[in-house]
Amino acid sequence: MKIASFNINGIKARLPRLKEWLAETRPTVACLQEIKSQDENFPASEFEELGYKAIWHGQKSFNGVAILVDGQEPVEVKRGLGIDGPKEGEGEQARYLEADVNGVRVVNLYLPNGNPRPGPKFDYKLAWMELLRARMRELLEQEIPTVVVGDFNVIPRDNDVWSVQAMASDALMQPESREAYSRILNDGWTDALGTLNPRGGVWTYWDYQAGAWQRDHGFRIDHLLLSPQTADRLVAAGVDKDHRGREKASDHAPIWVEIRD
DNA sequence: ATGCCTAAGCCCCTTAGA
Repeated sequence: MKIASFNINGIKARLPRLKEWLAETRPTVACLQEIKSQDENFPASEFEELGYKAIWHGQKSFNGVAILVDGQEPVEVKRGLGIDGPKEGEGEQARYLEADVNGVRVVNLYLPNGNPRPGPKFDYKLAWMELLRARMRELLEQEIPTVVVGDFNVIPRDNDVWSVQAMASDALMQPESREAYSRILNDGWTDALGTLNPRGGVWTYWDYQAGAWQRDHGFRIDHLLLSPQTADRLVAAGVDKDHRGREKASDHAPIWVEIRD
C-alpha cells in the first residue's frame, strides 16, 4: 500500500490541484494537512467521485487534517492529543487524526510551527511534541504496524535545508525542536525519507517568496515515520516534487511511502 | 532590518504561515 502526506495549504484553493494529484498518483491513503476549512465545508463528494472515502477534523481559517482512503472507509481511532492552543481560551487546534486502514494504523499530524521564538508558540510546539511522543510510544508498545505522517515543522539535519545560515534562528531547526524529534525517532521509529537519503538535499517545502522554488531554496519538514513492523515492509519513499512547480500549487510537495502488503 | 508570497475571513486590510 502507498501512504501519502500532503500539506495542501487550503482545501478550497487547492481542490483542482489536489484532485489532479490523487488521479495521477492514486495513493491508497492520502493524509492532508492545513485544509483550513470547517467541517461542514469539507468537499467529501469531490473525493467520492474519485473513489476515496474520508474522515476529517476541520477548523475555521487555519490548521485542519483529513485522511482519504481509496475504496474504503477509514476507521477513526483518535482525534486530537488533548492540548489547548497557545492563545487564551481558544481550545484545541485541529492537528491530529488517527485511523486504521487494512491493518495499518495511520497517524496524520500537523505539528505547530513554533515561530516566533522564544514565546508561547514555541513553548506550545515543544509541549505538543512531548504529547505526540507519549502517544507514539503507546503505539510502539502495542506493536501495531503504524505509519506516522505529516507536516512536522522540524528540519532534522543540517543537510535537510538549502541554507543553515538562512534558517538558523527559525523554530524549525532550533536544537530544542531537533532534540524533541530525535527523542521520538530514538524510541524506535524510522524516518523513511531521511534514511533513504542520508546525504540530504531532499526538500518537501519551498517558500512562495523570494523565488525560493526557482532557486531550489527548500527544506525537509514533512516526514514519514515507520514503526518497526512497517519499516520491515518498506519498499520505497519519495517526493512528488513536480507538483510544487504547477500553477496554484501548495508551498509543500506531496510525499509518499510504499510498504509491502 | 524588512519584504519577498499566499490563503482565509474580520474580505481591500489583518492574521498566519514557515
